[in-house]
Amino acid sequence: MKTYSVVIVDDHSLFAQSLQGLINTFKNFQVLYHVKNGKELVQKLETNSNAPDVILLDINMPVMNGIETMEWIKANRPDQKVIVLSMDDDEETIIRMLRNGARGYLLKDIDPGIFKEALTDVINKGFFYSDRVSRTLLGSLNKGEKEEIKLKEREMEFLRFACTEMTYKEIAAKMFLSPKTIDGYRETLFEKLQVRSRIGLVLYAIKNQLFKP
Amino acid sequence: MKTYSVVIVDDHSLFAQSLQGLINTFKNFQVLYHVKNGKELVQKLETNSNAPDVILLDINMPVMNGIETMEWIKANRPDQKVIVLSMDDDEETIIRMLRNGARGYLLKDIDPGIFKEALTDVINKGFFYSDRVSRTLLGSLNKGEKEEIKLKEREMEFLRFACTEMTYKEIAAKMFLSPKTIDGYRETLFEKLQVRSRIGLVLYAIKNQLFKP
DNA sequence: ATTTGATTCAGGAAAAATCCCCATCAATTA
DNA sequence: TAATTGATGGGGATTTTTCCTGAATCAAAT
Repeated sequence: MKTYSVVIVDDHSLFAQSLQGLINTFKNFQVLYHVKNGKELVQKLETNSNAPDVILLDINMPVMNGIETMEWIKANRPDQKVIVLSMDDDEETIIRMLRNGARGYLLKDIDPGIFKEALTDVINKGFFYSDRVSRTLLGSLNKGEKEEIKLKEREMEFLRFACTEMTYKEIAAKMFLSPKTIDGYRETLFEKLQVRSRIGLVLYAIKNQLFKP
Repeated sequence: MKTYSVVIVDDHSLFAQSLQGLINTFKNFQVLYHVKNGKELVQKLETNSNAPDVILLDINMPVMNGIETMEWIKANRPDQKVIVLSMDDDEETIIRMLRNGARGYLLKDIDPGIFKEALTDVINKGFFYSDRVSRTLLGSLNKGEKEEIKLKEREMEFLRFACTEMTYKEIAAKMFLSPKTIDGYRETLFEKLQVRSRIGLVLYAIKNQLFKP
């Protein structure tokens, strides 16, 4: 029986190391190495010639997070099998990762038995969809494709300031702009993000990790 | 050499199970069981007569979180050795847990070697303070005791509504109160929480887990 | 050379949020 | 009984936010 190689990408080394131990108890799986973020993974993949059979990818990481990493993989190693291992099941993120080629999406509160099943399925069948992910997928089919929201650099900057107690006038001063320009950015973001108040901006920014409180 | 018993309280079963495996590789430690939240822990502690040597306690959990659990332990099992295992190092929380009798506070990104050291230290010396926690402690000494902020039930309710895109008028309708009363709650919370805008309320609520976006 | 897009800003007005001072009523406490 | 506290709400003013319409500038693209 062939032994499959696994790579873990997670900044929580205690978790990564523990998980490595767990995986190594699975007869036909073996952890090659684990890295703390996407950047380290890319370096490893670029220098090592032999690709792992599966990559376990966390989403919340410093330096280069799971989303960016998945985009890199899609562009540079499109056939690489990846299972996303995340804390939360934000629908947007699930869809995005799967669209970028992830073969499975697991929550960290998953049962270890299911976890092993997911590993095996991804190797043998090429994918594993948990009940929760399947439901999310079904749900999102009805809503149809949501075209991706792209924020410009300056808008992002404003958005981050909007997540503070500064008034718009103060933000304008900080950004060396007229209050009227700030008002323009606000209006644009309200439209793009489909919100109707500054509170909505803050909630969006936090939900999408554009700002950490 | 005596073998010490460990109990894990964490809702992420994959992590808990993995960690259990790691701990069981430590010669003189053995995981008794793991539970998914504080409520389950309390039940276990109340039915089992033999207390574990150390409890590893997560903070973010459904049903009964780490903070509530720590309060219960302080009240009912004051000598129980507890190590907090958390994702984030919010200063308030660290202080609060330590004041409630936690013997150590570890971040989940800790090195597994340090983790073992922490376990051993708590058993032998009664405590383990990582560099980061020590720094936090030192920092908070200067600031002196911060008297705890107590929010009333109705204020909490308002606070949660304030974390939505509803206007105050809409919130008033939802809570069957006059807009003026809402204005009063707002004023009170601004004072209590030391903020100067509704954005500040939202940030406070999220930082202190009173509201999950 | 014209169009397009991105960035910047204005005027004016309505709605919402913020601030300060005060009132009533019931329950609790000194 | 008197004082206090908690929950409720009002008047009135100022500041901030939100909304709508329009427009100048500059660089890049067609």
